[in-house]
Amino acid sequence: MKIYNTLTGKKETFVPLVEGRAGMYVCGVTVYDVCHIGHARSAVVFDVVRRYLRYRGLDVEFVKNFTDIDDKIINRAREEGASWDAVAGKYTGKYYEDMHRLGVEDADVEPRATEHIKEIIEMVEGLIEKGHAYSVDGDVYFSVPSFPDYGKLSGRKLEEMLAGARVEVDPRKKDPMDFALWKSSREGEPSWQSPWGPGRPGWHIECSAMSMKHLGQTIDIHAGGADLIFPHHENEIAQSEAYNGKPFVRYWMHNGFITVNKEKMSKSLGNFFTIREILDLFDPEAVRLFLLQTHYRSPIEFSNEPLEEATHTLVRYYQSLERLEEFLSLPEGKKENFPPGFEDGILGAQRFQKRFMQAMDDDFNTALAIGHVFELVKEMNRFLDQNPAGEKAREFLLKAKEGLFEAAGVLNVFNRTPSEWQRALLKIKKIGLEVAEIERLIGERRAARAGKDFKRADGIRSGLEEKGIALEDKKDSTAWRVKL
RNA sequence: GGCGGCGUACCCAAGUGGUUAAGGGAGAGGUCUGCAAAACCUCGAUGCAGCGGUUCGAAUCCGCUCGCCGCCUCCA
Repeated sequence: MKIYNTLTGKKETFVPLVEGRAGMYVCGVTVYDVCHIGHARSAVVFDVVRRYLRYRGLDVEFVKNFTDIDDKIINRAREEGASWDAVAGKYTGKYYEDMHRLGVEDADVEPRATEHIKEIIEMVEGLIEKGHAYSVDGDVYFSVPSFPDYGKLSGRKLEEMLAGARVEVDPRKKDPMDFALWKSSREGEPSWQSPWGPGRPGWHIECSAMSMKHLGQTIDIHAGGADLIFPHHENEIAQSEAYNGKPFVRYWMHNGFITVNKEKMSKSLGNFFTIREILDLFDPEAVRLFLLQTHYRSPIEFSNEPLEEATHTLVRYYQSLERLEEFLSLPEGKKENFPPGFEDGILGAQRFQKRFMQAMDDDFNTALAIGHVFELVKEMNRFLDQNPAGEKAREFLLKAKEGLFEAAGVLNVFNRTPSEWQRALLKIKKIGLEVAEIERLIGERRAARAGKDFKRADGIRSGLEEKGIALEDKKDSTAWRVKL
């Protein structure tokens, strides 16, 4: 398995620190507002990475933090007239709601910064002792020049960065690049007791302290959005390696951005879409498919159109799945008919599983993996067109379906039943009809058709059509589906 | 200014040295059907921003040009 490592800029074979296990830390969110689709991308992408590592037999310890104290939370609390912890609690709850709808699994450990004040203080004290940090008036700064490797992740040199220092430099810093490990609190701000007086942790230190506590001094994978490379992850490396004298992370993974009109989606530009407003219009599975149809390191341009396309894609998928299940549920026929030429295709000999793994082994190429899913779907349809029958054909398709569902479990897409999908569509398209009502009308129409009363049958059909339900007559049944 | 990335069919998108350049959406033809619709099947880039070079061979490596974007500041 190969993983693109930001640290080296290359795809590298993944060799875990301890055979058969993988420790993975993902930078979560700062809980001061609801999440947007960019947060969803990061969460979904690394959810798939985690699932795939597990699928490949690794025992994965997956840690994702919540930053529950920071300037933005304090400001938000002021705006909402609430306490900081009420704000953090509220948006943590909303995070879970959104992520659960998107099929993102909870992490094994979900540490909060404020639950690790003791560990953070210990680490800051250690850094001061080792001469990598210093305190000034209740603040503590990390001394960047004390860590010669600084810049190795983001690929820049200290001298180059000094020229780009655009922000006014705090005169109490010994070096403009130094960053805060501990911030003193003003009157009325949330604070914790420390050797330097009341204060709160700086942003970067929490990840170092929590990663070390829950996964050890050196971890296999550390992941997050590409905007965290500098300074956040660069600073984490400096703190952790200065403190432990050991490599902090073996593989750094970063996902690409969501863009709107080619520009990065961000709070400050105001061009962001929240997960909940998107899920009001589109099914979560379509959103997840949309996110996974592009490689995780490439940018994704956001708009409604590709989400509509992804919905169409799922319609096609579930229609084919329904067809497969109809065949499998038929009583076994006496005669055998195994259409020729299919054994060598992607349906046979676990070929699909192999291709799926090849794609995922190559730096989690979900886009290619999804392509293989549709190669399988297409060939399955072609196979079914040949009117197969008998035990051999049945076994053949069952195997293919097994492979499909293994992949579906990793992507957490394609693994509902066709009728679950239809009901979900009914809901998302806000069709004001119950399934039972639709089925009753289909029954009426069937009777009309049997009596050759096509006028009445067509009337029922067009009535349903106006409400957004299309009818499809099959050999000896009528199916309904939500019009798109 | 420094560093990095991207440009593949009408749209989205995989592919980064070697069989016919995946897959999805849209479109066209066909099958099915009481008529439909949907679905299914088939078709689709002799070419991968442009120009030059390396090579037996390049979308894939190198150079230049054009266009777009990101990071250097909180940010998934």
